[in-house]
Amino acid sequence: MTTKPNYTSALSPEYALLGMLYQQPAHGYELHQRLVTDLGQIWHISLSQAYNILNRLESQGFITGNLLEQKKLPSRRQFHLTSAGRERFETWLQAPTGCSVRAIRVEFTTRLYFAYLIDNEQALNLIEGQIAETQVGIERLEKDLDSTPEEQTFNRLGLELRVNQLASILDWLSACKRALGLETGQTIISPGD
Amino acid sequence: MTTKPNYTSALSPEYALLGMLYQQPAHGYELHQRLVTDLGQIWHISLSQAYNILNRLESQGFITGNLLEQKKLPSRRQFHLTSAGRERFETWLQAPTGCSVRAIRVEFTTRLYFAYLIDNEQALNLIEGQIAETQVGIERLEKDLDSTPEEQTFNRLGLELRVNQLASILDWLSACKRALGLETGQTIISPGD
DNA sequence: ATAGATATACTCACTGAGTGAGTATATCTA
DNA sequence: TAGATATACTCACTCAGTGAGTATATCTAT
Repeated sequence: MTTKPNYTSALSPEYALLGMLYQQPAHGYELHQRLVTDLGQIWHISLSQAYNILNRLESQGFITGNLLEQKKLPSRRQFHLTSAGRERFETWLQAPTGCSVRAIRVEFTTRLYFAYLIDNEQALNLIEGQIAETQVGIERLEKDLDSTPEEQTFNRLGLELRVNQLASILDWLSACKRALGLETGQTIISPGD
Repeated sequence: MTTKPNYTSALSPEYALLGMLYQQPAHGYELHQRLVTDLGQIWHISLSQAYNILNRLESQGFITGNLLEQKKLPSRRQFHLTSAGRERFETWLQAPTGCSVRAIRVEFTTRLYFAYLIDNEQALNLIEGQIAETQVGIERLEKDLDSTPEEQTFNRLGLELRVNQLASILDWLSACKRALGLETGQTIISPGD
């Protein structure tokens, strides 16, 4: 009966903001700054957009803010997660990332960022899971490609591009393991290297 | 003094719709269908979204619609381009595509679709131009990567992924030439193949 | 024969993405 | 001491995208 689909897929930096508040309470300006410095290459978000999201999250009951007066500078609203917000973030962190290029670049990377803050094990699981998901995604696209007639040149080209992209994501996922020092030792390393 | 930035970058299938009307007048339902059949792997658009865009294009003066009565089925609005709309489409078709993964997958492919309908020469130019653009894009990202400190692991990972993606786009652009039969003969083809 | 699915052809009302300008004060810099 | 930059937001807007609703006609299987 619920009209609200209760999304767990990330539309916007919503979960990134929740995640930062999961670590510690903060105010809007500060959250925006952290987003820019830590994940600026992943999310390109304006200050007002950050406030938009925070306002929505508050009206949805995932965060609450209390006003802190400051002597000189304008007073600021310190936000913290409600229990609903904490649950929402935790659920999202476990959820699988959809198999689109953008979802992986943006949402998966964000998930990885927070998982890695929590512990290495979880980060590794996330990567392994995504590798499996991506392989499935490639197979599905290849099946689509097979069933798309030759005449539909541009649909075929679109599909081919996405296959290429997912293949290069597989490489990148391995690179992620290396970059985060999460090698499982199952890969063969040439002794000369 | 103009407040309106007069976008030439595609936000939405707006230009795809303009392009189809550039070929011949049509009504909304039909345009949506053509979009699904011809470019369904590129644009995923609902019927109401198509109407949203058509309504906006009309209110902006790029298209006009006149009501056609039908005996049995509901009457429909036949849209056609105004001269402003024709100009808008032509300008867009010539414009360079931004160097983001999504822009190339979606906007470039759409441009290529229409350019190819017009003539092969134009399609080839488009591809060559995009190859050059993409190479520039890769270099820019690599420079960004160089100037991103080691500690910013996730920003670096984000950039690395984008470099990978653009590299695989280069391969794909060559594949486009082949798929459309636009080989320049400058590539070396092994006689055995 | 008729009930139900599917196709034609839209409209409406909504939430959410994203921007740009505006407000007000404090500190740093040339 | 004038102007740029940083802190900390608010407001009002346009566009993206969805889902349900409307109304009729034709096809399909029992």
